[in-house]
Amino acid sequence: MSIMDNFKEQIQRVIKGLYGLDDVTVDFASVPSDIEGDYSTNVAMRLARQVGKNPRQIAEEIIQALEGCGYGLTIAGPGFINIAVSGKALYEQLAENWSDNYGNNLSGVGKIAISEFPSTNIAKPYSVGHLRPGTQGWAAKKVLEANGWKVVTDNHLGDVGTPFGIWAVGFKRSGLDFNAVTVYDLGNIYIKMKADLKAEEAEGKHELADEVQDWLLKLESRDPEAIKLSEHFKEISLAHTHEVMGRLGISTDLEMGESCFVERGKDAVLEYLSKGYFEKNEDGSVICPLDDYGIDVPMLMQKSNGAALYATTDLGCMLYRVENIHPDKIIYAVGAEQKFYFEQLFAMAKKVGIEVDNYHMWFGTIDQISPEGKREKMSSRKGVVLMEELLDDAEKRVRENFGENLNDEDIKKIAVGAIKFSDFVADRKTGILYDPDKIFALAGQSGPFCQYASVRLSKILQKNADFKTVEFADYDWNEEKTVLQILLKFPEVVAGAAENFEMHKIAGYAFELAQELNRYYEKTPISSAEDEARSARLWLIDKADFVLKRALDLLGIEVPGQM
RNA sequence: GUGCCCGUAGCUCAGUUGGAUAGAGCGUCAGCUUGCGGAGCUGAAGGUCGUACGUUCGAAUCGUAUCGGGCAUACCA
Repeated sequence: MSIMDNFKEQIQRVIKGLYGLDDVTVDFASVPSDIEGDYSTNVAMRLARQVGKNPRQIAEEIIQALEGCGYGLTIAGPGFINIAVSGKALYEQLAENWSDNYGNNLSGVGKIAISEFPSTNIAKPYSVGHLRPGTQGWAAKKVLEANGWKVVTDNHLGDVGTPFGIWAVGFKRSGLDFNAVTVYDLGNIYIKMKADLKAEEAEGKHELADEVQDWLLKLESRDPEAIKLSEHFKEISLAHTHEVMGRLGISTDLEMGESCFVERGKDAVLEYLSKGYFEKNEDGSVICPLDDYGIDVPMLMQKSNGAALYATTDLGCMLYRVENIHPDKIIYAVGAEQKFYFEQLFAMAKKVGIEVDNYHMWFGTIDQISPEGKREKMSSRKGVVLMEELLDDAEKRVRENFGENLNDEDIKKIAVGAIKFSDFVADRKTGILYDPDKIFALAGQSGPFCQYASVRLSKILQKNADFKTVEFADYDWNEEKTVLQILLKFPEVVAGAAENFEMHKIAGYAFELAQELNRYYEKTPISSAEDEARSARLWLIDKADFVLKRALDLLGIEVPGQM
């Protein structure tokens, strides 16, 4: 039990004795830097109404009752009780709690989660639009694992439906060489075809649209040329997806695209139709009414022509997962635009009796500043930034700023660290402004800042590797109090982040720790300290290095060897 | 129309069972410089927390209203 847990119980006992109240919540917060004390609790103020006395008087009574508890207690402000803890007590607690798995916990042992990301579309280049699903989905996996879960990751590829027809027609018309066509060609073909189809529709014609449908039928009837094209497009895109994900340092265990679940989904629709969960409309479409779940828009489960759609494959996919992977939780890393869709999907799943905790881990849009100076959502119409361009640009900037003395591997780690950290620094629900100068920031609240602090720690440890540690039982740890307090918080941060996947709390923690360490070794000598202090401080640096690297690792950020 | 998200410093963002003088980073200004690695550190300026009421000893936080922005609202995904 930690010292603060212990103290919390003492306070609760005193409150029961004084006022006869059971199980009063007692929380501790840190104290503003210019006020005496290390931790504080507002319990006296919160009791004021119930007890009918003013907060300072209650604080007074509690402190008197705690006489001799061993902590320095003071009353401040409107009635805060501030607790001063010795640096040595903080050290003892950290030493006691320390292990090779410091920060991890076992709360999720025996549970299985599926993290679905980045769910890229076949035959479209990887754009920054899939940055957030990728980085957040990956971090969700890491965080759950730190909490003891087993996590299966799955790239739910968008590989079904009309787009194939569009590419087939567009490719035929483009005159491009079958063997030389790239994913970028396919991306351009798609954009051009969409525009052409729209123009054609405006003129009231449908020649091109018919041609697209013909290719879809050809594919369904296993026409050799259609199959050859389809497989080739898929091969090209997957190679591209793997390349980009590799550069981002993310990967998935499975790559089960929507096409895997068309049959399973359609069968399920029939089954639930016969069981009365779903209803058939006159036009042949199938819906799932959700009024009982507070949603007045029914979910469309099958098109009027009998074809599958997103809801159909997602249903099939969920059933497949429940039957084969037995997850307790499924996390969908998909943007905020689809919140309503997922509410429907989860309600539908409940209605038909699928038992799994579905979680839509949504995030805000990526915005950009328009030529007119307005902030707006980035869209393909206005020009999407490709992930590879973003990575190339980041690496170029890192190379320019750090000179040529870094190897390629380290440059890549810094570039990816900068990009990822900028995604995690704000709450995922907040929209991100695509501002290259901010994303590639190498100073301040940034990935490279944290990486740099970690590199410095490692260097200090390396330089003192041959130092023979001496006994430091009498060291006072006064200069290390703040660092110790931050290190002691780490397990809570890891546990807290798993609850609602609030990765910005981990990023904030990593930054706070890195900044405090910079301050610490700015003013506190380590290598040149006398033996006892030197031993103690090296012990602390070693622990801090471990925690900082671990925090960054949860975000999928690696620390380079040099900076 | 209805539902959801958002509005905090010049800019980008933190800030929950309601608590101390509302915090960071960037930018600006002023310092530290032969260091255990200065891509760092110290300090300053910068805020009626969209607005108005309400609840409370106490509101950025809770409630009501209102203004402004974004997203969604069954045959796309």
